[in-house]
Amino acid sequence: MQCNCKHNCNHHVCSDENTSHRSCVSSVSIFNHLEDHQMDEIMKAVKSFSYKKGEIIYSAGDQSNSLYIVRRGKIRIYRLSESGKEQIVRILTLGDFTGELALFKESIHESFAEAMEDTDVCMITRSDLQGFLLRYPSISIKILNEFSKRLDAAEKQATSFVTEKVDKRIAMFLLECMDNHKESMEFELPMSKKDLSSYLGTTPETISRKLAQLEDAGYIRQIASRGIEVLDLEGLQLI
Amino acid sequence: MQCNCKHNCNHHVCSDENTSHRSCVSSVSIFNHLEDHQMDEIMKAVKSFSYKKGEIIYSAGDQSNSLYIVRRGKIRIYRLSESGKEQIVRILTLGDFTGELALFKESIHESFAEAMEDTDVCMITRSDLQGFLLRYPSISIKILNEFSKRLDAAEKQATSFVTEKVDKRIAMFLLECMDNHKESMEFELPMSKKDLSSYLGTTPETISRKLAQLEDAGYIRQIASRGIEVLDLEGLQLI
DNA sequence: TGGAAAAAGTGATGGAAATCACTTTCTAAA
DNA sequence: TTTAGAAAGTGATTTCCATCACTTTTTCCA
Repeated sequence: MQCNCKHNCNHHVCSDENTSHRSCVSSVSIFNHLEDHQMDEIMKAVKSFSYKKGEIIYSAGDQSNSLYIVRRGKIRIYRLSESGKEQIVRILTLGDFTGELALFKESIHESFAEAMEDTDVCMITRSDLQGFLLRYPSISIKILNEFSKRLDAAEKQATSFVTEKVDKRIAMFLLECMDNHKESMEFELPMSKKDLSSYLGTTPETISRKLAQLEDAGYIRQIASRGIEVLDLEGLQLI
Repeated sequence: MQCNCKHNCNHHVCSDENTSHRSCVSSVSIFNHLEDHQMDEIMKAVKSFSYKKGEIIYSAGDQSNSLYIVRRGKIRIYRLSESGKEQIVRILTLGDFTGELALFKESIHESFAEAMEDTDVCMITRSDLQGFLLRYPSISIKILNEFSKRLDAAEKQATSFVTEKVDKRIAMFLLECMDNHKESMEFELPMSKKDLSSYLGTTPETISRKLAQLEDAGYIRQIASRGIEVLDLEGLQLI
């Protein structure tokens, strides 16, 4: 079913209405605290789109007019520096949202969003969202909350880029992964090592070498391409 | 006049009531769009404090319970990395505010705030602020706006740390200063070179050398300790 | 206003990691 | 299943900049 949106969207397709919109609205922290009838109202404003792996959802410089919520798949958010180098800012998965920077600011995207696999997103336009924010102040507070976390993460990352060596940044990243995949000593890297190198502000070669080094030193074991088993948690924390 | 607050505040002093509170509320972008009677209401919730140069306003790990607005002076916000190195995140001047990260998040400060000179701040407690946010949704939208800018700045900075060399980062910083002090080719650095080195993720020695290098190459001229005259704008942009 | 402390400047040195060049392994699409 | 093309691994080399050690200048406050 082709969608009936105005803009060029031969590449994305509106999906089966209500069930999907409901899942979007009710699965995301900024809306799921609302009353049912309020969520229903928001659902009506939501449109769905699908992107194939590799497709660009928006580019820096694009006019921004929507909030995007990930319903399925993964999105890579990255920036290009003045000198043209790519840097991955974050990876969005189920329930994460983006587009908001430009929604409140000058309405021009500063970053790129690319589907890392086949991905479904829900969209709410800027004007619809602004209406909801004024009507339901608690949504703003939820978004403020989310922004705070992100701001903290961004500042923390910036600080680590200039104050920690690559080994330490990698160790910190691995420990963070552990926290998310609680209990188990094993997990899968959430992105390719190439992407990881960009995310951590280094190069693929260095990631290769440093991971091998951590393995040699007995801190971790690499399993297949993306698997990591942590053998010495305390050790990692002390790097 | 000593203030009557509960916490240890022998070092700060409540200042002369109404006029100062008014200036705080009406000078800051997140409130100054409100109706007069709404601002009056907020003013009642505002308390003022003064800090002497060098005093710490809050530390990482402190419980956060207030929004701070700068009414006079300058505040240096910095973080300590895991390995204990200091990194300056931003400098607050008249009308800027801080404390908000912790206000919406876990209520623990992640950074340090230090008065760079004798500084007056206005404070609003978390609970008062939350009330205003629910009552006047437009305040949230203003803060969202501010957060967006900061988030963009933080991500941009993080990206530049890992994708640009020090020369480039310095050049970018100088150009940014130019933008703020529009029209003139001369301006004062907003912080010491030591602080600048921390802000740009490098060392004082490197800042010294690179600035000297930019001067030798004819891009700029250094005037006294903090003055910079830009001689070749286009050149700087191409570094 | 003099003097101590902090900031800034400068030279020499070392080291972490980028870069380059190439091989090997993986992956996904025909 | 085959096979191009991407990702990952590895060694050699280079480069940028942190670090160390010291001098000079500035700041500020007793």
